[in-house]
Amino acid sequence: MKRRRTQSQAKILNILKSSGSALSHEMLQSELEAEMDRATIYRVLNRFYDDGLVHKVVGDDGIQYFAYCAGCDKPNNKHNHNHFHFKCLKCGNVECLQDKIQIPLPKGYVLKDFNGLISGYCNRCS
Amino acid sequence: MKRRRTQSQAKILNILKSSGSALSHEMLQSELEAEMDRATIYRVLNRFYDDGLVHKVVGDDGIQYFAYCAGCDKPNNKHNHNHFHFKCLKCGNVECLQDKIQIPLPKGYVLKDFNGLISGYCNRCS
DNA sequence: TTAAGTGCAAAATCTTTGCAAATGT
DNA sequence: ACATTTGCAAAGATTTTGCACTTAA
Repeated sequence: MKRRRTQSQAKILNILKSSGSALSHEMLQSELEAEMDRATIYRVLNRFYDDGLVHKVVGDDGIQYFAYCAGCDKPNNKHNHNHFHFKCLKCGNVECLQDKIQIPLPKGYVLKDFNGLISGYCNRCS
Repeated sequence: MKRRRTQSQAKILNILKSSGSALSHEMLQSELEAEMDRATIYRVLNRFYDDGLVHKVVGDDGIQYFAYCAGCDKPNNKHNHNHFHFKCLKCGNVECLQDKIQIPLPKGYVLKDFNGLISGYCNRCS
């Protein structure tokens, strides 16, 4: 399945890149001011995720946040997820924490994916 | 608001305790074989969570998993969450990993909650 | 041209809520 | 007795899907 360069994808990727934080569908939609369909946004985001272009973090609220993270290593052209994300309970901002972490895994266990979200108050809100 | 000892709560707590892993609403419901209402299960689980009796972990799928974790420290009678959970992509089991972890947080940030889920294959399925 | 992407509407999934009836203390 | 809990049904919220139309290559 060959990917095409569409306006929708370009717009969403630009927003993610310039934002620097992890955005939910809702946040993206308000940035886009309803110039794009709900379903398209979801489809583009999932495409980005499948292609390893962005992270997906799922919050305690069950909501998906997507982030283009410039600081990430990308072995095999995939984002890796060996770091935490932080969600501010006041301003709602979701960001990548840069510290790489060591994921502990018992013998015989195989890691496929990692979702680590810390909730609290960021330095601007605490 | 004083809590009462009801059958529903006792049943659910028993299942959680004897299971040893983190259960979703769906898993609980099938254990209960429809002898309890959907809403009641959710309400009991949230009550347990509010009271610090159980963990809540939210999966990459956005689904809530609840666990009674005997090995947990419980300062202030609250479960603490300084460990990861592991979800097997094959058998679906969700368990607490016992390794305590250090949560890295930049200066000025305040931790409130932590949700860490590793996905992969467990030792029985890998 | 033609497969990939989009818009629209509808469905699917998980979770919460309002209210009357039942239950624990 | 009376506040808490339950069952039922309905609503909410987020995400996915089917299908016809559009668009990039």
